[in-house]
Amino acid sequence: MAVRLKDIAQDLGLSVVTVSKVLRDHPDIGEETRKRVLKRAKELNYQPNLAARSLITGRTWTIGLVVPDLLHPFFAQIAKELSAEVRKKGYSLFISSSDEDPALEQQEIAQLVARRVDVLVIASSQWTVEGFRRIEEENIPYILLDRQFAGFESNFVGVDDRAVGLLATRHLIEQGCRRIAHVRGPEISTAVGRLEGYRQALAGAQMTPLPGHIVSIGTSGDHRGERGGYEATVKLLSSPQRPDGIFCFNDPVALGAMRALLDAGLRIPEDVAVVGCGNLSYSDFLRVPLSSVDQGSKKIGKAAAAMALKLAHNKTARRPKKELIPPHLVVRASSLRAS
Amino acid sequence: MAVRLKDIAQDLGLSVVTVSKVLRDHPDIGEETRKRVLKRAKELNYQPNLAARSLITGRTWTIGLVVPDLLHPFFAQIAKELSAEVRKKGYSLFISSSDEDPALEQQEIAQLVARRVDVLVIASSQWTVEGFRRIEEENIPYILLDRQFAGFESNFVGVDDRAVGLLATRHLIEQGCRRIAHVRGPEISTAVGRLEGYRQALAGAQMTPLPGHIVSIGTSGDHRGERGGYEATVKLLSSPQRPDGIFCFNDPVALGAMRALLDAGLRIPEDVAVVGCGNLSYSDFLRVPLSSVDQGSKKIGKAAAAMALKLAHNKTARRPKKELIPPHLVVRASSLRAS
DNA sequence: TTGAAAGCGCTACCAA
DNA sequence: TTGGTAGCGCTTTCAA
Repeated sequence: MAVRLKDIAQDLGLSVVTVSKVLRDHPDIGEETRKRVLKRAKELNYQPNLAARSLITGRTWTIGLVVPDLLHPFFAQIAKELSAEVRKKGYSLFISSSDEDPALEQQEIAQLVARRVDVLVIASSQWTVEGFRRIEEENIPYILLDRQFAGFESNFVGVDDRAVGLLATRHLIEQGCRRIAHVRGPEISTAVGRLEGYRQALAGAQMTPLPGHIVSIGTSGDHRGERGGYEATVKLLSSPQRPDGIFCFNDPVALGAMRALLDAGLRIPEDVAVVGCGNLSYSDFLRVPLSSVDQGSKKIGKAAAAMALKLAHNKTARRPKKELIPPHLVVRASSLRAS
Repeated sequence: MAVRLKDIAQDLGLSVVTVSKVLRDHPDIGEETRKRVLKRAKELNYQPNLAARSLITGRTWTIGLVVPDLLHPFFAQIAKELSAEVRKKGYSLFISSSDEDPALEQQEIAQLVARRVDVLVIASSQWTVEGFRRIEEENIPYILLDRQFAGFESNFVGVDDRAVGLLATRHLIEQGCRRIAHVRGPEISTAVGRLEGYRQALAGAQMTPLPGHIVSIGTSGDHRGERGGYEATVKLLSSPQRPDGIFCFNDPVALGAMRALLDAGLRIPEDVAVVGCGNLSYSDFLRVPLSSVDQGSKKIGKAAAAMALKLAHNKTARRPKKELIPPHLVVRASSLRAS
């Protein structure tokens, strides 16, 4: 059914090799021949069989992306950007969503490894780095996205999480908050980094977190996000010294926090100011528009694409490279106190 | 580097064919041999070279998905669901985002066709059906998603858009609205269907749209979504008979509409009730929680996956099949009037 | 139950 | 400048 090199070669009385060379812009081909081949190829709408090509070259011109949740705008944005960037260079992108399940993630990675993708980009939900060693064994270059692992050397692209915590907390301090709490995320690098930034900002202003002012959202799926933020904030409100500012691990958590505050009859930002992270769309349309630290997901996507393309071409392994994207703060009503 | 059938065969003193048969669960293989092969394959962590397999079988075990915008939660949800469902059957999903650009979409489709994906799933931004004929020429089965084309026979999975318009408009009528306007979308099947449903609901209540009560959002990228909704609503408000209910093409448009209403000093829903479509996340946290028609994107994803898998297996072309998912209304404050 | 031979469509290598 | 030969890793067919 499909047109092959052989068909073109026979039509033109040439060898398969010659046709192949023309179509790959090989230099030593006569001008006349080249034109005839190109013409016929276009007429027949020739498409090379990529499977056959891969079999020889060992390259598939595909890149694999694994994210915890494609529905999350942060990852969707990255996926979109990555797909667009690599497409320009002739790569196609496999995307899969692991649902924050480490076991499922492993399966997906295994499948992509079996497909011999040229590069793997992973926003991982793992607790250990065992799985990555497997990828290394297969000699497939990979990039960790967003989340990294302490003491583990690897290519990495993500936001500077410490800077996220710093930006958010300094802003709350500047707005006059004096009892700033933090609703932190689970034990992954992003949450740890943001917590560090929070502490550092407080220290810089000769402050320390008050007792009970660092609470964690639950770890079960249900308790993540909005509900986790709600429950954590209820806890915060029962602490002896009520916070007057809260930096939340991310925006869904911040939404939950705001709901808890409003339910408790408190005003935002007059009684308690709130800052989230992620800068999700429609933040402007919320009951109280939410201040948030933007992670620059577009930039992360572009940076990951550039790194992936580089890795795809340099087959020789080199030193892992880390790229930290600087975040920026978007101030809205939830933290803007009249000064 | 990678383990091949040959390696296992040599290790065990068997032929490549025998090993191949074991690993594909071929029946006529001795129990003893089978066990030895499976054991060794596991030890070596054997992964078949899918390119080689495709070369012979003509199947790639890949499916291609093209959407206008991966960032849109509706499409992200579908992509996520589709990826998860087909993965279970051993397929991987190529995803690309066309940015609502018909030319770009054509390029992406061409790339996926060149990769010989087994099935193509497309939420198209085209104005014509020319591009699809090309896919048919290549004998690749495809499914249109969300948007279809009048008078063009093809596989289709999407929401019942007429039902969307009916549900939303009937609800507004039940809430006591008597001057119901519609902010419609561009000239694609979804917008046309919703408009029809709107008209039908009004007709069913012996009502007709008042003059100037059907306005369209702009077509340029900038005017889509929120901004388009804002400007369209400003126009609506200047019409001689001010509407007391608005059914908006989708949720971003509805957000714009609500902003315009609030800016004009009107109350929602007391003065004007609003219903959108899409039921985007966080609708509950908006300044005025937005009533919206849910398109059942999860169901659409599952249905598309089921259809794609069926097409991948039935290589014989059959009659195109259309699958309409019934929508449902989620009522929130923006349309709930005290009765 | 096992395996030898052929070949999928293409590219790498080397000879003409 | 052109092309013959070999072979990528696998499956299909058919004979032993």
